[in-house]
Amino acid sequence: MPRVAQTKLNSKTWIKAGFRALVANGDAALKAEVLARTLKTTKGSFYWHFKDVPAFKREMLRLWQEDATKAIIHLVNLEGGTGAARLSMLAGIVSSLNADNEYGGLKAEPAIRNWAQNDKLVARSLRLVDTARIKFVSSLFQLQGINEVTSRQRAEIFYTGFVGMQTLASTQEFDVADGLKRLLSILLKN
Amino acid sequence: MPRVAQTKLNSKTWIKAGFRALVANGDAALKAEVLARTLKTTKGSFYWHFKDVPAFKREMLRLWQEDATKAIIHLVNLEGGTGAARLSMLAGIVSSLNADNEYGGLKAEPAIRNWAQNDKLVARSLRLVDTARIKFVSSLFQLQGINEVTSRQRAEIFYTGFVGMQTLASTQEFDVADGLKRLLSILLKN
DNA sequence: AAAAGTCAATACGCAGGCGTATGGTGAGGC
DNA sequence: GCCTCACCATACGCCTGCGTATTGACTTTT
Repeated sequence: MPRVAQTKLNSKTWIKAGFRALVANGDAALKAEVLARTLKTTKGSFYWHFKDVPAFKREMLRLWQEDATKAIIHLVNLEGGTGAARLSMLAGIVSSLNADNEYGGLKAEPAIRNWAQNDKLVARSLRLVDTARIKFVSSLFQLQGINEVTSRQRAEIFYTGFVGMQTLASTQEFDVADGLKRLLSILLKN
Repeated sequence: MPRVAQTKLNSKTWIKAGFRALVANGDAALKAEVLARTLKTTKGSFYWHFKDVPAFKREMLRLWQEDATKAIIHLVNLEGGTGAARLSMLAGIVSSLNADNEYGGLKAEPAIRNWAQNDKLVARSLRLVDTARIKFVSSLFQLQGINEVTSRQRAEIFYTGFVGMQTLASTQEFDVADGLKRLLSILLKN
């Protein structure tokens, strides 16, 4: 039986608030009392759901990593076509994915990258995600008939371009989708 | 008459310690008492040289921005040649510039980019620096005979690639110079 | 209905950072 | 030889965040 309103919180509520805070104010905003204020409640609830702040952060990270990995798998399953077709699809999709899903979505990535600078665990997760994505992009270039070494190199260029564009877009006007499409067309010109 | 050793500190000493802390531990480490500890002194000195912590940060930022701009001008003056020659020189130089000059040098850039996420003023400075650099790179493409619009687009790709590579290099192995050279050769293939 | 379980509110002690105020020290100027 | 001034040390009160403990309220179990 659904409740009239959200009377009781659960750990997910806190996690989501965590991502919102992370995106808005960086990892320095990941504090029990601050989050409690935004949820119009008190720390009592926080410490019920989580052992302590580090545990809360670990949980956020775990969910994000899972999500970021799942997103890749999903992209693998986008309806087939040549490597080129899939790549351009990817370029188009990627920026519109900025919509915030459960856990921040792509919009959270710059913030996560920031966070990684101050936290080894985050850095580790991010590294795994980046590596997996580059590998995936590389496989698409190979599907296009490009040899393995070259594919890998182009995937790195594509992905670092993506990261850079994403970064610039966070401090100034920048059309990521547009930039990615241009970059891709250059990378596919044989 | 030169002192035997650095008995007294000056504001520059604090600023440099600030950049070291920023690079090592992010902007959260920019605290008077923490810095004092690393300099084996006390807050008394800090508050003598700076009105308060925000003023200290503003000063750091001012110096960085000046330095980052000066670095561009310096690059303009590297011995001439075609646009292509200058660009490849730039690609090579840029990563070796990671040497820490007065105020952190390029090594500080990821940390500054982080910082910008949490501070509007920093974001503003960074935006100016980024814009100026893209403009400069664009001018080099034009020197190569490429039209203005295309030059601008390629400059954006080149620079965002640079930023992305710089970012990835901070959490995993990545050869920025190598990547930039590859990217450049693709961008110059007509 | 009573008991047990789930979640939140309140109050506490602790730590660390901020900024101030006030006093101390050592190196030139006089 | 002392005075001044630039600079640093110490001590204080404040605020914010951490984590705990205790109590209270609402829910489910029995």
